[in-house]
Amino acid sequence: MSLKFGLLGLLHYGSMSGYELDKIFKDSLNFFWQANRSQIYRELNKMEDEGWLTAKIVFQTEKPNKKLYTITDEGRKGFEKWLSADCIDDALFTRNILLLKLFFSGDREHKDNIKMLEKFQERCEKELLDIQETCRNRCDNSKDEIYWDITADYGEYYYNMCIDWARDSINKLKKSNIQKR
Amino acid sequence: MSLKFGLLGLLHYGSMSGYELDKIFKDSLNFFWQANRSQIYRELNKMEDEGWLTAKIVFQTEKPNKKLYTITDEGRKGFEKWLSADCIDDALFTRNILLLKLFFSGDREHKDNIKMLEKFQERCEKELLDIQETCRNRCDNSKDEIYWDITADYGEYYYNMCIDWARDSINKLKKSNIQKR
DNA sequence: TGGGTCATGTAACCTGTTACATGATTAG
DNA sequence: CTAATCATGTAACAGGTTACATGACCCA
Repeated sequence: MSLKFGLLGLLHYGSMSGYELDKIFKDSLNFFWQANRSQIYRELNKMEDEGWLTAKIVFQTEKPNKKLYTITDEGRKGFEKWLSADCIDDALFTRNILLLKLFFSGDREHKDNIKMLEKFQERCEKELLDIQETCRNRCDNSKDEIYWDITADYGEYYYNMCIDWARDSINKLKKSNIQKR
Repeated sequence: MSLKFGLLGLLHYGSMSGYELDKIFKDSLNFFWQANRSQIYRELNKMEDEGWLTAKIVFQTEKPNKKLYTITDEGRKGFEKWLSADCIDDALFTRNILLLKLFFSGDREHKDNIKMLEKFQERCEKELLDIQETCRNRCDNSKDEIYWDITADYGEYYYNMCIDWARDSINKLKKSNIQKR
């Protein structure tokens, strides 16, 4: 349901084709929402049917023709309704495959699980740098900026938390190894 | 793909019906993995077809009959293979509807967005208490305990992080309100 | 005596992922 | 010259959600 609104939000900035939407989506929203092209095209078709978007075919010579989508008034209305709707319950549901595995890892050797956690920690450190370097450059001084900032903050808080947790968990496991001797 | 292994993991502890699995799932894994009954039944049927589970119908008088599932050697093998497979890439993908909304909230009034964040913060505080009270009681002194503990830790770290982030974001927004005058 | 919950499940639908198709252009 | 990438999309399948079905028992 939310992909739809992610697309509408981007089309708010200007008319785009599915392909262009896909790229911008990956550049700006990918940290907290992922979508692939097929899904984007399907949603666009659906929204066109519903009258939330209008499409205009743009003929191109060097590239395949493209369908340029524009948001309608109805689309804008729907988008704003979504924005102001309550979403706290949905916001709390997340799936975390690493935790799922760890929960069932009692029969595996501590050292293998420690390795997994170390790998996770390293990866989070890398992602943290990534956010700090790339997301912080999208300064445009508009009313949007403070909100983009807040979402980037979340990324930093999140990865820092993951790094702390991984480090502390590794230590817990190592300590319990020593006690077993 | 992972629900399958969540179910196998639980069936590791003993044979169960779909209904029982659903309840245990909700009690133990729900924080980091959600599934609903229909999906559970479908996965169970599929795994039976694949030979990862065997089923035995148990006749009951006061309740509807149930299908009791037991994990096979093949199921165990598949489960262990999954456990040791790398999952770091998957672990980093999460969808967060609150961030998606905030990203597009520049046109809304600050005070409405602040309200949303306050609501989120309160909810996280409640969830945090919940984890501290319920998850910490599942002490069984087995080799599994330390891993259950680590997953509960994650919950605490996570909600604490969310609370910090919400508080700081609210302050950021309030400060920028003052500057606008 | 009517609505909730226990206990079991199925069917239909919506969302997300993977694989494929096409034709041009660029890099090695 | 071959492989990757750009630029557009479609089709098929797998995973997740919502709604419904059934019959007992319990509570007010």
